[in-house]
Amino acid sequence: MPVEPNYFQQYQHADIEELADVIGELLQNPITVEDADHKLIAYSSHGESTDEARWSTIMGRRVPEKVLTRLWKDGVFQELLTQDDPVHIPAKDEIGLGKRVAIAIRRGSDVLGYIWAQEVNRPITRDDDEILRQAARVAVSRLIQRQGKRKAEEQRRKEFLWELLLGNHSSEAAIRQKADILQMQLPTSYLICIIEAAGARLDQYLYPLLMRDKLLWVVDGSQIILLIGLSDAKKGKSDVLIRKVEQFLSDSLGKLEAHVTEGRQVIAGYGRDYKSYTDIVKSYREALHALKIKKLFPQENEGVHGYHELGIYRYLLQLKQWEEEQGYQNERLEKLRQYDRENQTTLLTTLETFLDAAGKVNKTAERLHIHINTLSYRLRRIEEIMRVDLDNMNQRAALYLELKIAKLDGEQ
Amino acid sequence: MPVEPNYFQQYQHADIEELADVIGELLQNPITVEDADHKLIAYSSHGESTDEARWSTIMGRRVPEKVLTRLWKDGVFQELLTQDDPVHIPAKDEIGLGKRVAIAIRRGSDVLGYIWAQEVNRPITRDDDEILRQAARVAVSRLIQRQGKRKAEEQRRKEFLWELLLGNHSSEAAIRQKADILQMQLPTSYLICIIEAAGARLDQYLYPLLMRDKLLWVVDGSQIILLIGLSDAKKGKSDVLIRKVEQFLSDSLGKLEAHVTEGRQVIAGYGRDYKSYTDIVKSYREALHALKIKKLFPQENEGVHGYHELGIYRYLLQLKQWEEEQGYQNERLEKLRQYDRENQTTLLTTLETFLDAAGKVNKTAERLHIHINTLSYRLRRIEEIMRVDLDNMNQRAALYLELKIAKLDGEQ
DNA sequence: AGTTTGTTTGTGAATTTTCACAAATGGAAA
DNA sequence: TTTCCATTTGTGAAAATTCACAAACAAACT
Repeated sequence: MPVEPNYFQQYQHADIEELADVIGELLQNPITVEDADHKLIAYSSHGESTDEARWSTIMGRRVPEKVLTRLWKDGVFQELLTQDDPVHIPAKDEIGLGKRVAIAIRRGSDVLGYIWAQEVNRPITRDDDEILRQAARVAVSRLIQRQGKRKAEEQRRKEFLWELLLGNHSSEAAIRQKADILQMQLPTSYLICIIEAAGARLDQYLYPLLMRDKLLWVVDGSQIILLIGLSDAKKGKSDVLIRKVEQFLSDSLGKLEAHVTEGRQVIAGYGRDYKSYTDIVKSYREALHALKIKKLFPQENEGVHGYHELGIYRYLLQLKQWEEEQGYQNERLEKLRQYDRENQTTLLTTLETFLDAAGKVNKTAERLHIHINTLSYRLRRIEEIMRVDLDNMNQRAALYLELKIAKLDGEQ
Repeated sequence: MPVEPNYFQQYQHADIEELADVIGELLQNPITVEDADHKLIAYSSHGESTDEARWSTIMGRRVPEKVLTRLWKDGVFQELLTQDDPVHIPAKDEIGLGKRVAIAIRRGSDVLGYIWAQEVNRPITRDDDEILRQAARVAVSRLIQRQGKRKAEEQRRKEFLWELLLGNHSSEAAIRQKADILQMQLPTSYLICIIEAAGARLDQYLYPLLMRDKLLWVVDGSQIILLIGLSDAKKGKSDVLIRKVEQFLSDSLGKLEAHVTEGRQVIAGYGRDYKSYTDIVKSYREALHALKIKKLFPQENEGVHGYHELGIYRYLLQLKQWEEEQGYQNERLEKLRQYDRENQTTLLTTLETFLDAAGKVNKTAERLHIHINTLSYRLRRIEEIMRVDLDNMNQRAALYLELKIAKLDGEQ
């Protein structure tokens, strides 16, 4: 095994800009160094020829969003995050990205940043990999300091998010000021999303996704609380944001369910979207409410995450509490339950299925595996026993509510 | 004009029993004197021959219920109450009532009682009317004393009812004790019913009915509050009581609507039935709630009086208040309203009609006077604009609630 | 054992719903 | 003016619903 030369012997203490130049000279190609958040740290100065992606990165002091999105989608970052060796990336003309090689700068399992070498003057071969490996090692100490700052900053941001979630700030102006101080650009439209998975290291599994979408988040016990927003206030605002959240959830839930212990459930809920940052408390409470409801009515709200989709379930807890305060007890339902007990029938289930099926006899009979005439007989019976008129929307809706409220007591 | 003799000259100070005997002798027929509540006061003692009605009255110290009901139904009391002359009543064999003549004992417009002369030994002719007229006049002073007592007693009973309505008594035992003192027999199962008619003398118009059903009642502004009960605890308790109330309401509302100024509304509501008298507050509040809802949603609750029939309307006020506390505003409905405004359409009305018709397209199209395909097109449009699925019961019920809640704001 | 009662399933016909497709209408934009 | 678009109405066929009526069945009662 040939002993590789130590390319950076004399640059152990060089500053990061100088390092970029040295790598650039060794590879005879333009170099870019970024931190974990894809912010530009340094770049080689022989800027003869380059591609649009690098140019944009330098001008914007950060890798353009569309490039990042594409690279996440193509799995490039996933590779970079999981292996120590350089990754060779083919050109992606649609996003102005020329052929290049990249390597993660890492300490232990933490990724501190990346070195990018554009392949423009000469091809970069497997022989050059060692140069990049060594460069990444040398860069570590340079980034650790940054990393320290970044961590502290992130910590402050998370504390800020908590303050917002708990409604500590009452003035919109104060919030914007503090965000400025923390160098955060708050989205113009946002909402709060919560994912809960008992016994899973949520932040760990979701890290790639969180990074990809630049989300602000905090972990609270078995929940991870996310602030998801849109910066450009488009016309169809609400819809776009909600599509983004649903996309994010479908990505994350898929990922999490693979990791979580069998039987353990992963659930997610999100609040409504707001523009004012004093309303963040609302969105958070709504997300919590959605989560609560999803635990109480898992089947009924399968595939539903948004508070705005809860329908009547949004009211249930409130109504139940009210009924209890009033000492109200539902005689009609009790009558039916009693009939079921005394006659070994299942009229209550029949009624619930019928209501759930929005009054479609066909669907109901199918779900209950009974003849349609049996169903019609049972429904007539139910109307007699409870003295209700199932053709009357008021009564039907009221029954539906009462039934679901009753389920809250576990009376079933 | 011949001067009529003064038949009772020498009996001006006779006691009421003696008076009955004197009238009996003058008419040569059995006489009964009752107070306004049809309780027996006196009867002539020559009890040779009589009919079942009189016999039962004497034995029970009160006119039997079935006789009273029949006489009210036949309009006999209505006649007695409105005229000074004796009323000649044909025999009503089904209730054991022989032919007789009656006259009201009145002071001014107040009816203090009645004198009944059964027509058994000899016919009573128009010539005898003057005897009865004079007898009634003489009886007045005898009854006034009674009347005074009765009024005071009634006053105390009304105060007691108010105490019950306001929940001043917390112990069931205390209530029963007080009822005993006031010589009231509380029904075992009861409810509170309220009738409201602005600008009508409720107690006056309803007096016959109130008397007929021996109800306990108080007047509060334009409302009359009634305690309606059943003494014998039957099996189908609730149903029987409710039928009784509905019967009473159909009687009274019919009567009132004839009297009330055109355009003025007469509305009625009643609470649920209870057994414990500490729950009277509940039934009263429920009746008030029903009344309130009927004012807010007159069409929707046409023909509905009972709190138990309110369906979702029972929840609306509470939910509205909650929504306001939460600062929730319904975007979906607003979207549809906006669409209607911008395009001169009536999708909101279409939606409401559809929901009110419990999703029956046929009925909906008919009510809206549109082609069924027009309806189906509009519904598709509504689903697109609001992003709802009208086949989903949760969403349908939620929409229904939201729609009715929105109507509370008069946004329409 | 026979009878009653409540429940389930079957048959058949009238009616309603659903869906796809086409034509007519009327207002707004080009 | 034409063209486009949303809306309304029409036609027709398949599917679903409603209703009346009857047969089969099991459990409870006499």
